[in-house]
Amino acid sequence: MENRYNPTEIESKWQKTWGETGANLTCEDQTKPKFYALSMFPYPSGNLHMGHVRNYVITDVIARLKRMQGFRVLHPMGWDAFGLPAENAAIDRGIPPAKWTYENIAQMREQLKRLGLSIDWDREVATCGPEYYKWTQWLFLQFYQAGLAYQKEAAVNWDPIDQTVLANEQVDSEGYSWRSGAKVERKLLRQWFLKITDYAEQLLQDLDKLDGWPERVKLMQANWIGKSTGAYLEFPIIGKNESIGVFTTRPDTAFGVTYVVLAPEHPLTLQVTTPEQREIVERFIAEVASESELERTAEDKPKRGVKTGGMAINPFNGEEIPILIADYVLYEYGTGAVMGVPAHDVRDFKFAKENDLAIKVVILPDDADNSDICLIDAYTDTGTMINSGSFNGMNSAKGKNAVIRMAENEGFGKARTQYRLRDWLISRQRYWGCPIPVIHCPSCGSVPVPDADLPVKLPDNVDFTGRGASPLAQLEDWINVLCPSCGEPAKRETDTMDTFIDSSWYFLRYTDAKNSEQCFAKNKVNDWMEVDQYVGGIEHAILHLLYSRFFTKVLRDRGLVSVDEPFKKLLTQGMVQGLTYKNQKTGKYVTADQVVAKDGEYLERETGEKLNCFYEKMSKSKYNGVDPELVLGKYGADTARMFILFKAPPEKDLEWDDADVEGQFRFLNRVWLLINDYAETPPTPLKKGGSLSKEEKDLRRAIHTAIKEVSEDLEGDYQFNTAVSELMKLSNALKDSKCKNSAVYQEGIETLITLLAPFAPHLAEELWRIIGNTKSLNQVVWPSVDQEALIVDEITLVIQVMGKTRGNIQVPANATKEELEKFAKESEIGARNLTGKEIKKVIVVPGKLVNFVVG
RNA sequence: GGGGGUGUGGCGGAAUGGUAGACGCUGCGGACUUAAAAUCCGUUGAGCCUUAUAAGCUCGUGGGAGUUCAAGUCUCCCCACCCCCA
Repeated sequence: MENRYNPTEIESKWQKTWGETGANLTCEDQTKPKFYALSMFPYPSGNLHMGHVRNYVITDVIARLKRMQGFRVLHPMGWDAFGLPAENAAIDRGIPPAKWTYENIAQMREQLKRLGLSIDWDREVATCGPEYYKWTQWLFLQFYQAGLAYQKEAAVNWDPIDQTVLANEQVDSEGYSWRSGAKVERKLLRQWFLKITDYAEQLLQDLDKLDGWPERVKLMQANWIGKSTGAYLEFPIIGKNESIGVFTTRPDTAFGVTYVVLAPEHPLTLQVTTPEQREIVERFIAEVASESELERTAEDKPKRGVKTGGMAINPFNGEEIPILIADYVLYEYGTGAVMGVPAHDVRDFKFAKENDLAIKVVILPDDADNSDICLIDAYTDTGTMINSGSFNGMNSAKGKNAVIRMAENEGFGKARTQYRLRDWLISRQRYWGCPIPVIHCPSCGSVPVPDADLPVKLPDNVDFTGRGASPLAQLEDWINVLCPSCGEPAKRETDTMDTFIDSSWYFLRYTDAKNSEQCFAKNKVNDWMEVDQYVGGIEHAILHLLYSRFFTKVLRDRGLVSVDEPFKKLLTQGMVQGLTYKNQKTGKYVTADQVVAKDGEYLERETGEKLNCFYEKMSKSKYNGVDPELVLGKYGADTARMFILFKAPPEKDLEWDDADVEGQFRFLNRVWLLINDYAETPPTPLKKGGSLSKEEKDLRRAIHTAIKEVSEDLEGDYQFNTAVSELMKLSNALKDSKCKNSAVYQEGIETLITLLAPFAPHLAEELWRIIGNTKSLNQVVWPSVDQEALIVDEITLVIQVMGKTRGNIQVPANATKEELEKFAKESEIGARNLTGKEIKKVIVVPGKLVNFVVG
């Protein structure tokens, strides 16, 4: 055959045509229902990887399907373009961050276009563009005006050699700077926060509304918010007119408190420390200051603490208890102090044993008659309260509220709900981010930049050394401005915003991406929102998705949008994994060309050492990546799309396998040949009306079964893998068909092309034209199922004896229960298995089976 | 430690409580070819029975119990791996 399937040619042809005809632009026909299909936008690293491809192909299939189903679809794309790598490129190679970023964007945009994604590029946004970050700044000021943005001292990672602040990812797991190698210190700086804690309860409650989200993502968010109910209790300090406040979820154990622990940074620490203990306490504080939060709270580490010498009173029983400090208590968390109940808390028990503290049992297990058991290990369940004054004998579950009531009456405590969620630290001491639009004036304090002066643009005359303060802090002519309020000399804020801010509202901007007067017009944002289907990686399950929900709620309260939640349905796609080889002895990763297969084992070519062979997330350092460019060049976008969709269900990890890619290419080739054969030898004039032959009926049933199955697989759960297998079945049925001259065959060919369109759009469009159509397949409507066609005359009846399948027979589909039983009993299979046996019971499942229960 | 998830042929994966393994990959056999590639056809869970075919039988969804006429699917216990939070 001359005309071979040539994906390169076909794909570039249709991509060009679709671009010219505006096929991918957003339809604004208000008579159609809307559908907003969104992929998480990428960081423009410069190279598309397979994870991106999987993400965008999934969203594209959905967008294309919805268009065919008569929706007007918004399917945009953009760039999460601020961030550290651009700044690193500037430091390492002297390329300005903006240049580096925009070049990467240009390259990745071309790569994306080659995938045949039906993206409306007219709505492209880049968060690093002034026309975008102007509105990021404006939105920040909305938060500021609402009292949701404030400044506070907070710890940063400080590199003492380079004299610079480091991001968490610039500190290795041992706590050393990636660049200078110095041990990173914690240093307090005045920084900006967003008050997400004000929305903690709503963010938690509204998870219930998100029916279209995976349960585990909702669970992760709920855990992250971490609501706990309990009590706030105060322990008076002996000799001082002050108390130590703690939060506890176990007020029922209050009589068992034998000590309290302060965070070393707690302001009360030095106040309660006695002169004898001062030296040891100060040394401990200094030690703890150099530890990261992770190191301090690690479970496997012994809990270190020192006595301050100060004493407090347990207000419940009047006992005097020591005050300690310990590294595992964090000042930023809760009240910065905890009460110790070693008898009934695992961590307190360990801590008390290690630090020689008293253990007092106040809860007795229901099945124990003495309290000895509790001294071997902490007893954390409920039980009967003992040693608890008037509460003795009460069940500890009931005791919780009783103890809180007592504390309230006596004035040393109250019921409290606490959240694990902390306010969002958004300050970054970096250049390549959105400048915080605030001016610090000696007399007026922090003054917002007036709307008319936005955006506060990033200056471009900047030196990048990687040393010293943020590049912005070194630009005198940029920093020094006049106060917008009093007109006196003042200084700009030099911190930029966390890039998670940029990505917390981009989905709103897409609805009105070119608006230079507003961040988005109300009618447009409310027309398109909420996002009907959001697709992205599970790694964003907590932060990005939580921040976006927070933004949406704040903007709703400011009257800017009308929705409560941004994303109606969420699909979290699995990782793309590559075949990985690792030397068993050295643990080093090995490139594929260094691998020799021998006797079912894999050996390293040079050393002959054994290799482990397995699948792992694609990454440069593991030499297991597959470059999308190469795959597109060899097989084309349609094959890559089909493979990715077929290989695994979307939410599961996908193992890249070249043989399977090859298999998909073969399938598309078979479809190509099948339809070209059809086009070359058109069917003879078709008879209209009349009844269909058995072959025609069978084929028609196969066609409409395919429509039904593919439609159902794409509805709701998005089972692309089984949808593709249905396409294969239909293709196989057409190939094996005995009635290629029939109108039914023509229906089958057209249906196959139509169903293929969302998956392999270029090939489908080409085939659509080859069979004689002049209009684009984009304008064709998704086929609907003819229920008539699904009706069968005969069914396969399974015959079981005692639940074991003995065979099957063909019977008329409309047979009654009694007839089915009779057919089964009298069949050869029935006769063979039932002779000489007493039939005790017969179960008939119409359309399915007959099961004989015999004695 | 707490919470969640997963476990099915050589592999990826299918299966409203009703024929387990759809669809594909790999492997094997064959056709075409001087030969190969490509393509096409057949076959591919394990085992037993049978000279062989047809047919038939047993076992089989991590392990063990249970509910049911019938369990990959429902219940309980256990094991392994993965993820999140500590």
